[in-house]
Amino acid sequence: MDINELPKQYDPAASQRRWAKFWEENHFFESDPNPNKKPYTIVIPPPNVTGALHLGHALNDTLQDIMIRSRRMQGFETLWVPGVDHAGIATQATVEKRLFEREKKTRHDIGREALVQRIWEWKDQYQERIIAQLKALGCSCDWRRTRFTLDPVCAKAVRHFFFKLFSEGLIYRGKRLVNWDTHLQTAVSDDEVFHTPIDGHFWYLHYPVIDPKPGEPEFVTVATTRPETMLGDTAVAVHPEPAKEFDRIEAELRAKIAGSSEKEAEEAQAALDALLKRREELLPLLVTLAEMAADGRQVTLPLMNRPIPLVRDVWAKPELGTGCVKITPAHDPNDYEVGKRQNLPMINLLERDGRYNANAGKYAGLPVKQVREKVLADLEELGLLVKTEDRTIEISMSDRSKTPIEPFLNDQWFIKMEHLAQTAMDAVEDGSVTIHPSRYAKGYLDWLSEKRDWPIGRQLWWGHRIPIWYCDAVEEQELKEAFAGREDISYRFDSEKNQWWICSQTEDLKEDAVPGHKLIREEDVLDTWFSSALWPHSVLGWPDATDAMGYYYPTSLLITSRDIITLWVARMVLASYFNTGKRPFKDVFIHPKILDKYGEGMSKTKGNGIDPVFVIEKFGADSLRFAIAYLTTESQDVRLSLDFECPYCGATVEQTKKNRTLPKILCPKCRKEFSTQWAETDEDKALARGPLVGERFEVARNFCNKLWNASRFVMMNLEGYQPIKIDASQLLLEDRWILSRLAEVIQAVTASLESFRFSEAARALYDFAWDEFCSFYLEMIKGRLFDQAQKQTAQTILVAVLDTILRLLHPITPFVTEEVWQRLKEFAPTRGLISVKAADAVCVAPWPTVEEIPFPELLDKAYSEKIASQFAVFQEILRSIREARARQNVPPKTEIHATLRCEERVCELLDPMRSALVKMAGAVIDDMGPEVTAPPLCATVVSPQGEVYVDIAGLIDIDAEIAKKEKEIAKIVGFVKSKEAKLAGGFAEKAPAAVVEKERQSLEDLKAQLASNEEMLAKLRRARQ
RNA sequence: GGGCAGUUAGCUCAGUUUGGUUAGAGCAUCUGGUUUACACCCAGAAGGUCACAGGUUCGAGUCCCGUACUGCCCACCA
Repeated sequence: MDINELPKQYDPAASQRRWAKFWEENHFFESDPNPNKKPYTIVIPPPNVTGALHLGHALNDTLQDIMIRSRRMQGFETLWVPGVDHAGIATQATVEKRLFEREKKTRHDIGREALVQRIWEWKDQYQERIIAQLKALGCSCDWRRTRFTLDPVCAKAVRHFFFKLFSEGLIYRGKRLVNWDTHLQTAVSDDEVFHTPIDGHFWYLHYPVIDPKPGEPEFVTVATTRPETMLGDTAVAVHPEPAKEFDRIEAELRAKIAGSSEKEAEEAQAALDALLKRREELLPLLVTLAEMAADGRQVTLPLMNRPIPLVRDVWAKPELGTGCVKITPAHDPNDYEVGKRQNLPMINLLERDGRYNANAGKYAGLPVKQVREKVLADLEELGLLVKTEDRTIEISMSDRSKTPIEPFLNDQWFIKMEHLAQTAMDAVEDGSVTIHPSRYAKGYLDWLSEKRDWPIGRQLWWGHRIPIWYCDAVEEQELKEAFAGREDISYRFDSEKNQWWICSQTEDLKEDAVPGHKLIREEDVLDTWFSSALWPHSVLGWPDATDAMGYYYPTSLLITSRDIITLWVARMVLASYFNTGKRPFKDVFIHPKILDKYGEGMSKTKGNGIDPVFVIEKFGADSLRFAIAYLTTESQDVRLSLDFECPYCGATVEQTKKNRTLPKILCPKCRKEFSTQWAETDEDKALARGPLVGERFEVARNFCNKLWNASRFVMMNLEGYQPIKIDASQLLLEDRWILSRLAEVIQAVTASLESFRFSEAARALYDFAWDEFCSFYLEMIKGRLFDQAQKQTAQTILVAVLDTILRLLHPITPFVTEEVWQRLKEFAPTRGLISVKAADAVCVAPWPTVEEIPFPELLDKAYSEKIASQFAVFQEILRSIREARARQNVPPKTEIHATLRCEERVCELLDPMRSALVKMAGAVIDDMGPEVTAPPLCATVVSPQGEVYVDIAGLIDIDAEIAKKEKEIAKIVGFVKSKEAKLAGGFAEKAPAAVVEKERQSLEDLKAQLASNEEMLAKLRRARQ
């Protein structure tokens, strides 16, 4: 191959095709247990099959791939298990919505089987697309092991987990208030409920006290925003100790007034005044009511004419409403809790279609809205509606149907969390599982410490069905006989419904499994997180004792986003301990979120989710990956500003909240339409697509291109390459410098990745490759490459350094590095091994096998610091000359002459580097040394390293030079003053001696620089006259 | 209401763990460049009271207290 045919611009698309194929064909990412290696395992957080991946996923997956690839290169047996999640609610909702949009049918129209069938089709389509996206990103997963959460292996794990929980008595059935969508007749999750303020009312109702005694009120007044629910009231609550409660709130407010800002204190004061007034007016009544409640007294529930008790409960806040609160356990979450505490009956008023049922008496059959009107009218007539206030209230609306949500009491399966939650807390507290960054551990622990039981049923058709069968009117003996000897069957009696629950571990039970009885299977499916909780061990084959479980489990690392720490991470930990007795993973890294230019998170509904494939098409996968790594810091979310680029005229079209969801956009400049990622119709798709552009991707692409060209340069200069052994004595300063810097970078990058500081790793590599390797080393070595006598040394070092850079970068930018590395291998089948252990051991020696070549070892810190400071002298002088040139507008081709006043040690350093100064600054150094004096007219730069006099008498712009000097002097004077002041104060006495000495020295240097500058300025002024 | 972040150059962000020379980068801007690796480039310049107010300290972007604003999470709203 002719190296000169390589294009000047790196072509990511060709590389991606070539190497993705190469990797796959060579099975590089496939992993099997290997006793000779240590395992390193990651399971992917399975993306929902709801839709395609967006940049948030790309971030998650890129970070995992960086870890996996770097561990693989370090010699671990690495396994990254890919897969997707069935995402019950979200996926079913998506498919249902589409079904309705396209065919105007609901799920009830087509039935369970047909709907599930359609969801499977959807899943197949998106799983394929997601896997393709992951591959496009360069993810090095073992694709043979791709899993879906409804796969048979996962289903088996789910059944075993459930069975174990059931057998140990950790599963029970209870009641739970769900968000009922009366329009869709389904429960919806909290996430699918949104709150909206409406103009509502606050109605005050009188409930007559039964047989009031002297001094007691005739009525108890309650206030409500939902009067119709009074039909289901089973108590009225009053605070057990209203006086104490008032005291407590008063104390709180007083503390607040004392300890906060003026504005807040004012508000608190107003609240306190109101409270005190209220206390005066209301306390006697509340005390009386509390006593009546303690006495077991009752009130009559109007309209229903039912006696209901007065109860004492802390839920009744003396400072709110009337101080008394009506309790409707079946239709309000808080009242439900009160009902449980107080052992109250729970009267369900609602039918699934949103009408009131027989429990509502004469209001049965009416929808909620009409019940309210009628109830209010009837109460009014009875004189029991005493007051109506206008009030803005928040109501819950279903996101899917945009109709009001009714809280609805439903049967629900739960897992007891007391013990399970504790195991998950212990794991993090004792360090078995470490969460990074550590601040996220708090939320995890707080959430688990509530130990709230986990409701695991969902009223859906898409998911793992709960493996419970009901059997009515059966004797225990019959069950014993039917399931004799069956260890995979467990049953329990439910006294509430007077039926048996039968749980089966593996097979589905037939209707007639118990002779003479009909088994009915539970309709509900399990919460998606139930199967997700098992993901790490289920994908490796649990409950079977597979080789994979034995070798890869527990896994090494989980990388995920912060919003599912509780829902997912915590549950994986507790499920893993419960099922396997082991932690699921050692480390958890919580990554930042990708935000758009408005600081909003990316989501499907907002339409700001960008398909990574579109970025890859424009910039290449490596650019996307590098940009992501570069931006992934510990504390910041990643803000990515993207805009459209018109495919016709190249104009940038700003992405706005308005146009970001459009299938096509009109370019304001050339007035032509282009399509976007949302294009669906054939007509839209036929338009040229406007790529998304963003500064961060451009930076990353430029970096990839820089690397490409630096590599191209190296390869273009490998004629006659034959690595030789070079020992320390043959190395020049720049060689020692680049080698020691390289060793430092290896250390820094390795350490950064160990602690998940991706940005740090990417920055270290970017800066090193661009600023040090390209801008300095490549420029400096050019002369030697063209000199036959020095060529081999130069080539040996160059190849060794480039090879190491490529390998360091490979986890982040796998395609371009593979592309270059494979080519480099052709030119340089043998590499030099760099050893930089210590000053006298710095050498480069041939190493026979390219594949096995290790990273250079770390070197002595003091040595590398010395080299760095020596090289800095050169850099400073070079910069000074360039600055003088630029200031004086000397044309680049004009060679200049300069002299240099500096100490002997600086001369020694610089003497061998004269040619570099010619090459890099176009400057010939005529003389250097401590005694050198400035020519009569010159451009000068003074630095701590020495004074550079650029002899340009013929070209000099005296005014520019004077202006520069004046500015320089003003700056130095400022520093000198501040340092003198510092040294005159307490600093000299109290600061450590070394620091003081450093300051003194620095002051001396500044003074000397000042003197030189002033002298030069004077000279210039004389010259002008 | 509770919790967690963030606020540094026109823009997007590093730097805060462990206080110590003149606070860094990229983009944008300005000046000059087709030096055969790279114009997706090279050289140079300009640009910052480190949100505000206090405190600790010889010394604060960095530590402590408070305020404001922004974002996220959790809880709740008869």
